[in-house]
Amino acid sequence: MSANDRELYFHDDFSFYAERDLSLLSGEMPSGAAIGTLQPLSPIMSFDDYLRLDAFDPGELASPELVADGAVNSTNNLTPSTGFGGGTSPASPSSSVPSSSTEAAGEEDTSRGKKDHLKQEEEEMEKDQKLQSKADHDKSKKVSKPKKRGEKRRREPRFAFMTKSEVDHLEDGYRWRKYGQKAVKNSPFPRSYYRCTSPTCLVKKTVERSYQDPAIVVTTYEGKHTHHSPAPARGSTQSLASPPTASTSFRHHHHHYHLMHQPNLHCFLQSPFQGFQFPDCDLLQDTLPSFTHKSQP
DNA sequence: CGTGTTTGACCTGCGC
DNA sequence: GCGCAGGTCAAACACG
Repeated sequence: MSANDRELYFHDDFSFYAERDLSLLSGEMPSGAAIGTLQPLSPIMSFDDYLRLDAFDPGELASPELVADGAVNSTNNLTPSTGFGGGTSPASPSSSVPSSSTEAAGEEDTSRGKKDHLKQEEEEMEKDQKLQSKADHDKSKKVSKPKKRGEKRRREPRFAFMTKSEVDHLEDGYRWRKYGQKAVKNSPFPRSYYRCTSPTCLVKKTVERSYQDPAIVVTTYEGKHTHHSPAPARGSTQSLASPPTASTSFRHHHHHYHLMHQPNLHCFLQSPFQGFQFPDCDLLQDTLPSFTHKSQP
């Protein structure tokens, strides 16, 4: 198995891509693929943690080695009540990956990692400037150059996970607005681009199907939600206390699409979507270990 | 009417 | 510099 597989947390129906190489999904990923900035996913951080600003620190992300080695131990601490990590600090303090996970990704990818690191910084800077310029003069539109010459883009930390589903856009409790769709090279399936509808939230995600297994939906998140509660549905005043139909929707989808082969798949999903309520997840303890480290050596 | 989707054009980054 | 591919914009459209 390749080095990339170390960083893949895989279950038959639900997988996390914890690092930077999604080449498994679409064959040979072009070198310029932005997917290269995917961050490693600590096995004891929840999905929601990754989406929320206050709980997310890219610098605290476990290195791939730690992820691989620590997965077994960390999952032992999981309980259904605390969810998938419960937002606690991930991994061990020895996780000395200062800023970019790509640096810890391994020597064989050094140049690529550095490039991604740069790119990430650049795109974050650009994003900030974009926001400012947009607020200052919205008329600048896309034609304007929000970033100064010589300054490079910075990309938010990203991570992806795979879900076997017949629906492309999976409910995750947040509200998304689709802003684009593109055909992807080496894949017959288009990639859809979504943005969180919360005005202050810059989180984006892309959804695409694996061309190798069309049943698998690959969702890539970028950025952190700046709000705890999902964006309210239109005309409603939903709050954290009464979340939207996230769990309902999920369960709906699962019952209709996912549970065909995996009766307790929703428990796997409940782990990363820790903020949501899945009433019948008593199997979580039993299922989590297999979820967290079915990575190939 | 407000919100979300579709879709073609455009921008950006990167490799050659 | 050019071409390609990914990413984004925004007008038009659909829908409740």
